[in-house]
Amino acid sequence: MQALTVLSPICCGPETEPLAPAERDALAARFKALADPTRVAIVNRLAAADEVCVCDLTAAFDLSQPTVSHHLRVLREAGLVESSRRGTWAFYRLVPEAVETLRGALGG
Amino acid sequence: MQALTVLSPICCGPETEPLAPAERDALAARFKALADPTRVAIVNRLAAADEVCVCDLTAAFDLSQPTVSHHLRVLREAGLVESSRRGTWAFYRLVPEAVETLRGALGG
DNA sequence: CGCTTGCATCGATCTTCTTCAATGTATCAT
DNA sequence: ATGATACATTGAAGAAGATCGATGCAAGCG
Repeated sequence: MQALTVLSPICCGPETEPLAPAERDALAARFKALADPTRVAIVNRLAAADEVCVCDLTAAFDLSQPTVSHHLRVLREAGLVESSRRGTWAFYRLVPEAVETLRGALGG
Repeated sequence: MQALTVLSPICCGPETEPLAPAERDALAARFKALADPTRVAIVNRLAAADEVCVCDLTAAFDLSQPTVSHHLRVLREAGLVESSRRGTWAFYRLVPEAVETLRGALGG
């Protein structure tokens, strides 16, 4: 999977191929993962700290622990974050390539 | 409205301010506008042609005309596209600054 | 003037999303 | 073992979204 550009290159005349359905769906799925204020905030915090304990997130967001856990799952399944457990705690971090894919789609 | 970065700058130590609620919501709202395959495809076509008649979109997407119109409204209200009527036809085009805002939020 | 065409809006239906309380599952401490 | 802590999962309720048919409203055409 590559060439997931929403914005087509400037160079290539009027007949650029429209986005293939699979790419279109993949892009929309990732944007959907960012289509919630809480998840945007989570990603923002991960970007600032590059590894964050779930306990810090549940403390930060005035939402129930299951709700935060749900948002983390959405981000995880979209490939935007990954997690690992160390002892009792779970730590989440960004997947920079995934974010870069989205960024690339917005600017070719 | 500026500094809508999800990804914080690399330079600034551990205590970067978390995203303000208003910015968080504004970003999520724009991502939400891209959180649908049809709308991704519409934006892609607008990027390739820089002005597209609604009639071409309804023809392209195997969806009812009201549905396409709905998606265009969502994109319009998110500020990602703008429209103008010439005669009977309505033409839509991208708002590049809005797209660039999102791109900026993903990469500082 | 009707009649058609292009697009928007309305109303309804069906699906998906957000959220929480309750529960489950580890891990650690006592 | 008992109890507490840190997360995840389940199940349910309400909100929001996607889609369509029907309708409205212009602009152009006969």
